Amino acid sequence: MSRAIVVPVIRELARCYQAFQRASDSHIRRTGLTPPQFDVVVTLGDTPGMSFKDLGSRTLITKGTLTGVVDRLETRGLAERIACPGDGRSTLVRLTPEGDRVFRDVFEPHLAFLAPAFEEMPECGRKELEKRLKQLREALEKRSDELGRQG
Amino acid sequence: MSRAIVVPVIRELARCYQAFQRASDSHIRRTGLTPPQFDVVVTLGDTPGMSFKDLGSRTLITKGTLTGVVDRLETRGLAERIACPGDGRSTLVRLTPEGDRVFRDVFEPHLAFLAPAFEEMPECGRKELEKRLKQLREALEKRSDELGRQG
DNA sequence: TATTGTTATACTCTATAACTATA
DNA sequence: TATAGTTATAGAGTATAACAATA
Repeated sequence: MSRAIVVPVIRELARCYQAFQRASDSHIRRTGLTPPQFDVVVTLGDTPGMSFKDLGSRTLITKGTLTGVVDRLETRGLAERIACPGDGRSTLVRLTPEGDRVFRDVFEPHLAFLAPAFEEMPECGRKELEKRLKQLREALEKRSDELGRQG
Repeated sequence: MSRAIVVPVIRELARCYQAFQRASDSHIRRTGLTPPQFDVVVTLGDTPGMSFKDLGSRTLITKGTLTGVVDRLETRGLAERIACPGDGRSTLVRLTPEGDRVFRDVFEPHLAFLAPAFEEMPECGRKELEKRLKQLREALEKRSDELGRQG
């Protein structure tokens, strides 16, 4: 009976992630960005930029959608496309100085807002949580691979 | 410096939830349902039905959107609206027998598919993860409340 | 007056597949 | 032939706000 094994953890995982989303949403919206756009800005933050392919695999946004999301960020002057020196097929995306400013203005205060929630847990608890989440993630990724192999 | 406290756990939480989503998605799509529709079906499963208000707060789907999602489930014959006996303003939503069949046909196999990932972790690890996730969620919910109180 | 759900609008995201250009 | 990204299309979700019916 897999139900008793899977459901309690999944429920808490989903509810915890929902709570994180809910606590984050209003902060995110102050930037005028949608959640996918914010996701891209945070993923590009503190990097020299990356290809659409890499950006897509990190954000789980498929390529067709990513074109539109990056278009809108480019329209707002927050991101820019650069030709990839090594491969003419590939395009790099990076934050503009204005995009970097938004990243810094929003991300750190956002973390500071969330911090009290994390400080309620002792450091060893956070380490434990981090370790277990990583363990579960790796196991889940193996399941996805398994599915891919079977069709 | 809140960054060192918040980022590692948030990153693992987000990546773990992404991995869960990715492993779930293809199973979900076999039903022909979108993720929000599946969310509603799972939330209604094994219940006698609930109001739009309750359904919305559990799924984090806002009321205007929920009307449309339930409309589509109703069109497919998976859910139905019932007038609330006690309160004329309220409408209850519940699964039809066909909706219940979809819930049973999809949900249990879905759990069985995910189970091996959870079984890699010892039971005490799952309990620990569950406990820590709940602890973090409750702390995050307090942050949201705090935000609501401040505007 | 406050609450529940619907409607209307405009925008964004999404899946899918055909397409261009490079490799 | 395969890969990276764009374009096109149709459908779905989203925020927001105005609305009707009921409490």
